[in-house]
Amino acid sequence: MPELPEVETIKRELAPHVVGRTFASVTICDDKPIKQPEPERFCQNLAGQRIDRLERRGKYLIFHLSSGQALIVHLRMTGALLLNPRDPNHARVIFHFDDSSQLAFTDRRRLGAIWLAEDAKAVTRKLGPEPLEAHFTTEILAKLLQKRQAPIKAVLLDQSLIAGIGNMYADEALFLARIHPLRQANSLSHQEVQELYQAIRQVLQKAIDSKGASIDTYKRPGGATGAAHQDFHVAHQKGKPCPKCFTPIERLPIRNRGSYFCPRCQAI
DNA sequence: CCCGGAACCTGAAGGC
DNA sequence: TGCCTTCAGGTTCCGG
Repeated sequence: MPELPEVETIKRELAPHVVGRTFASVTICDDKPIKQPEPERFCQNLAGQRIDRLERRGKYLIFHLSSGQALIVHLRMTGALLLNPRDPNHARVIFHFDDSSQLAFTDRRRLGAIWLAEDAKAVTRKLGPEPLEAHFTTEILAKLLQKRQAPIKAVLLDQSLIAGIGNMYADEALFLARIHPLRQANSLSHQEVQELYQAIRQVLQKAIDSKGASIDTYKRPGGATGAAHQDFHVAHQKGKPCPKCFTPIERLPIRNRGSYFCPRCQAI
């Protein structure tokens, strides 16, 4: 499932192929992902626009266009952006460029979303800080957690507090920081907050270096998988021995999401 | 505002 | 073999 490292990988690998290119036309096979404007206007507005720059904000991918408008894509669970695929499975929208190359938005479960907006902030304004940027500090994380009584796992998934962390990397960060996912966010000691801060940054950066985790349907624009899931300690590892203490990894539903953790390294 | 649960969605996987 | 149920989790909405 595309989280920050996956979307960052897609941005980096897509940019050299699409920046500077102009949309010739757009084929909408399924209206559902097109959130704004109406599908007809969506296609009309996009045609003739050049892509100036790509940006990632949280799990959103933003195409900055020559008109000043922004094309914004959220892949949700099973979305993918594939360059010139041979036979795209579950193709929902196909972007045709002026040099006859194509970018296909595919999405098995149809939860993904696409906007064409005057300003990307209209879509992304509720997001919290970028966890890998310099202005995200231990102190900022501490302040966010201070006010929250919810389980730390649920808090890490709240995009309005920190942008880009999803289920897999929340579990990995909590394991590295040795914090039980059900701990109340405001109960963490300063030491624990510091370790969690380091763990979040380390887990996300390492996953970007490995080009994302191919759990389920995640694919890079060229169709290749990522390798980050090979480094997972607990995420999706139920029953396997903890890499540190060999205790079997457990799975616990928190807010309807599977939380994987080591009951010994992450004692409550 | 904060918190938790349901809904959206569909293919894969597992039980009987 | 085949039908049925359950599960996956990113976001949004709703009720307490």
